[in-house]
Amino acid sequence: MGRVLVIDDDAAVRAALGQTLELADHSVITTGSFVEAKDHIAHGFDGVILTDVRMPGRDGFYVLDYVHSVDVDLPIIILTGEGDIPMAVRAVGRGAFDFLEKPCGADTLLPVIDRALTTRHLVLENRRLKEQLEKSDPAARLIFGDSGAAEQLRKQVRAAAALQTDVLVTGAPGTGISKVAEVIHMSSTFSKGPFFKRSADGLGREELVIALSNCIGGTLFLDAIETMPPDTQIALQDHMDGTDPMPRIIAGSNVPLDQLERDGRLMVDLFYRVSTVTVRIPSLSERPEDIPILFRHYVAQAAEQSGHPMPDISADFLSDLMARDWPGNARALMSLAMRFVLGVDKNDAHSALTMPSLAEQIAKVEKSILVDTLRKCDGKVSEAIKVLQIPRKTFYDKLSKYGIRAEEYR
Amino acid sequence: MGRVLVIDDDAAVRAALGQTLELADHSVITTGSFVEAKDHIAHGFDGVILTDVRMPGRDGFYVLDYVHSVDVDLPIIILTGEGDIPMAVRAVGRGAFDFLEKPCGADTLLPVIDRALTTRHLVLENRRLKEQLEKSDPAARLIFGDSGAAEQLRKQVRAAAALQTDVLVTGAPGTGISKVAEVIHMSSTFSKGPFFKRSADGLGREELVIALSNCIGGTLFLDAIETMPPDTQIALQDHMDGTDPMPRIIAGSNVPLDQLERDGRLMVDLFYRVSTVTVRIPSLSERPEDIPILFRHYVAQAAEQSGHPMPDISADFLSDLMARDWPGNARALMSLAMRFVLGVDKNDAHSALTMPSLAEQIAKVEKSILVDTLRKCDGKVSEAIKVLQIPRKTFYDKLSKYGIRAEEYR
DNA sequence: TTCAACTGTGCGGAATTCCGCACAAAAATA
DNA sequence: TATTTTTGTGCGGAATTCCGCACAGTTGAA
Repeated sequence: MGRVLVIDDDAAVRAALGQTLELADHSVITTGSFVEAKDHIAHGFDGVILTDVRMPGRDGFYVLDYVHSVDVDLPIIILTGEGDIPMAVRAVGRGAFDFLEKPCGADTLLPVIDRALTTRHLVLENRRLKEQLEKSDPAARLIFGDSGAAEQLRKQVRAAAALQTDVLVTGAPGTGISKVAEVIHMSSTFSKGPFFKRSADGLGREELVIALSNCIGGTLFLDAIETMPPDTQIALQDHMDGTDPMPRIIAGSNVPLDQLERDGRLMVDLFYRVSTVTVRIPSLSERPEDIPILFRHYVAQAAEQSGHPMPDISADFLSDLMARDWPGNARALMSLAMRFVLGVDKNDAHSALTMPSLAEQIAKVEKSILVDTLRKCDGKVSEAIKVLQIPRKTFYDKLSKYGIRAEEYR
Repeated sequence: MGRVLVIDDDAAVRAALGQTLELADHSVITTGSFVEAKDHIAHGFDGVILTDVRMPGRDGFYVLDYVHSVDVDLPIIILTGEGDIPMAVRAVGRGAFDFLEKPCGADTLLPVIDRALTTRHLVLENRRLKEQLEKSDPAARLIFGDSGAAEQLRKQVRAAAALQTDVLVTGAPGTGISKVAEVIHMSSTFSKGPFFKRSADGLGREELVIALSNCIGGTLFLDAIETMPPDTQIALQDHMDGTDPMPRIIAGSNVPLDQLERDGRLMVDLFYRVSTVTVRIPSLSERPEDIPILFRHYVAQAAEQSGHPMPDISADFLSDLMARDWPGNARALMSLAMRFVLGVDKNDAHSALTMPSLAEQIAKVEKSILVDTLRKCDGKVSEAIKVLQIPRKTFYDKLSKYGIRAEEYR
């Protein structure tokens, strides 16, 4: 029914408690000390802990503190001596779920255990549900990184998505402003409409109007918003003030928020309009611990794109990446990942004399394949041509070309 | 911090409890009787109930039973007389969250209230999370495929869900009629009620009546509707014509709509009744491009179910799946996915299907050689053709064949 | 600025490969 | 022993690849 970890140095007490709990269909683990119990205690432990408070060595309070360092929500029921109310109060104040006085019968023990188990199951279910929700969550799927900064970014993105307001996304060059804008779009109710991306630089009034009308019900992302021509800025404000249907506006800028306000290129009114909600993308320098995750992701991507096998990435290499400076942020990491996969190593240059020709290389490979296939098919041509998906005549033509005789493989 | 509804006929006790709770920053509602308290008690009540057990009129047990009829998870703490342990035990056995003995001070009252509130918050949060998960469009989450046919199906499902009418779902065997019916249910206002699934084959009148009464406010799904015995069909029509509350009826059939009408097994009147709205599930043959998505999904599912690691699925293999015939539709794909994960029947799955043809292998090698050479030559074609010992035109022909552009390597 | 080298490609003929067909022989199976 | 299946190959038309040529444009060096 539920799992209970019992910690008590008194063997008789352990036995009695164990029996009572097992008779109530609980799964019981009894241990004589913290040392013995420690290995059972993990984050997400699917049960509760019942521990004596007075024990030699590590007492109940130690257990309490330790357990909550592992999993802050894990319920711990403290066993105290009869009438030791001050001790019980201290324990509960310290985070114990409840307390019981020794000796205690089933009548008082079981309800407490049940309440604790119920709470535990609710906590674990709560965690699973949250995880499941996040999995169906574009921010979780598309914004990589385990750092606090990455998690903070995901939270900002979810908050921005949940609102109906316009959004300003800022970040250093290469941090992926455009991509974050798209994730906000995907996570929002606007995702039913289109996502339209335009650079604000040089954008004319008419182009703006066209863009706005093209994504009613969706999102218009305007990159480098501070480079938008002044008359287009005015036009945009007019549309925002107007009663015509409007898409959601997401503005992007490499200029930090505080500088953007003082910059002068972006009109103050428009600035306040689009920065109702802001999302700031951290630079890689703020979250170096995300570099390995990002790099692995880009390498996998590059390998898939180029048809290369996924190369191994040594821990030393990743450490060096973490230690390096990345002014180009994620984009620079992406470029490096591509070069890494393609095996850029200029010292490997070949002269024409040593390198076999293309035809020679191809012939060699083809011959190998034919021979391998014959071998695997025990010289049975009917089988071999099925495997290679090639007509019998063509197959024999090729064997002839390389001087291969199928009967030699029977 | 949390809401507490206090029920006690003794004004002095109410005042004392109220004060203690308010000093602990709880939001307190004090009432002198069940009658007074009743209007505060609703499903989803954001708090807990603290009630005396001995009260004139409706006692604590009545409150307990009533409250749990409204919201089974609402924690109730029972106040008993000093030393009235048997009463307390009865109360907890009856579903009370905990009990307290009168008089009780803050030291004992507050921890119990805190535990109860914590539990309550977890329950309510879990409910919200579940609702949120379910609200994120069941049709999108549960009907897989990117093809136009899949999108069309989702649209039909959403439309069917939005209406209050009965629905007929048709599709070839293995297309997942039952599942689509459930998605319609989940997406509709009927989702607050139960979803009940019955095969119409051999369904008696009495069984029908029981099924109907079991899901008032919900959905009754009747599979293979054309196999329903005639007298049961008549009974169903009677119920549909009647004034008794009815669930939504979703009928399922493997017989295409036009044939179903002419089939003769389904009475014409009933046919028209259930086919107010129809949803037709396309066969896999109509949407081969969804096969890879579906297969990957089933493989992931099978891997999770069987505790196996997620195996790689080659593009070639998926292409072959797309090219194949699937009389068994999604169910057949599901079966193959399981066998694929378990490594069963690898001969079927791997010899002819997964093995690339000779031409494919050769092409892949040739492409790699071209790309490697370009890279090593920094995109300098003159150099590359020297290395490969091949005429420029031939080289460009091959680049064209593989969609390679030399300038990308400079 | 001028010139040389390099790049990229359409055209079209030559060369090569693909591959079905038909036939005969060998091997395997009933 | 009879029959079926598999093997091996020449013929010849179709399909594809090879590749020189000529031309225009780009890039780099002087």
